[in-house]
Amino acid sequence: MESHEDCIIFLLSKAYQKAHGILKERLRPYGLTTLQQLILGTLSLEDGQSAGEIGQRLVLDSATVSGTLDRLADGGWISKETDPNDRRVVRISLTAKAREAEISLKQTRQQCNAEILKPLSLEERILFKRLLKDLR
Amino acid sequence: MESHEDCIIFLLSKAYQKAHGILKERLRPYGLTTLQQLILGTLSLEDGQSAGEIGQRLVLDSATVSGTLDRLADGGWISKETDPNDRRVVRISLTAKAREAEISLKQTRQQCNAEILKPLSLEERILFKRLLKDLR
DNA sequence: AAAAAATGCTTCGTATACAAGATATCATCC
DNA sequence: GGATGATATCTTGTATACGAAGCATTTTTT
Repeated sequence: MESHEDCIIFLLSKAYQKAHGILKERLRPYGLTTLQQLILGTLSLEDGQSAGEIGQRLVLDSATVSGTLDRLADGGWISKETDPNDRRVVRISLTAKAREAEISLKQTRQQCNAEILKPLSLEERILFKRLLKDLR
Repeated sequence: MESHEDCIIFLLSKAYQKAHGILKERLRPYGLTTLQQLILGTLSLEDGQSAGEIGQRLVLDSATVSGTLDRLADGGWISKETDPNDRRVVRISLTAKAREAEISLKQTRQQCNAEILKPLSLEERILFKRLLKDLR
């Protein structure tokens, strides 16, 4: 006993690693990383968010957001524009390319969720999500 | 509906982020990162493991292990030695410095586990760990 | 014994993640 | 209206994390 198997941080990191790996694999055809896909998903719900709003919603550091937005812009998924009312703010919009992939990406997300949760029963899934949220 | 809150990968990453942050903070006085501490913990159970064995036990890529062992050696926590029977293998041993911190580090680990799981009841904790393992 | 395959580790490239600091812009106060 | 502080973003440095390529060594094949 007293191994890393008892360590909740270890268990969480490995569970995340596994889930992340599954999505990563399915995103390969798109040339998107999981974080990039997550940001596109948020913009899909509300276009024109600022970099700061995105970071706040997804609980991401500003440095992480900044770099990821750069790569999304390089890939032609988003466009950046400074807000005319507050020139400190950068507003992010989806490009036509991102709009076209929107539905397909959403399906991919849902399929991954289903695959990851497959080992759990329906009740366990609901409980599991609640416990994960309760940690916060 | 249909936000990132429903995404199991998102929930896992944020739960991990939180747990990781708590341990990271408590390890600051030691100058150790969470992964470095995890490796020291494994070596504490069995000294002289090879780099490959450590990676296998902790489910880590060989590249990740390699870099982390370098930093642990730089910090004077471990020593590396090539196995005389198989010169491809690098065997890792704890230094006196690591031995001295052993008990204190173990306590830190346990305190963090307790703090992270504080929001959950006793039954929930056991169930939560089981569900995390079941995902694998 | 020579060739081929497998193994253990390192190196390189890219993408998170966060701390800390720099920069530009806005708001407020006197 | 200019100084001060707050805000939004970006930059830099370090540490995971993994794929892929490379190197040395060992094992297997022929």
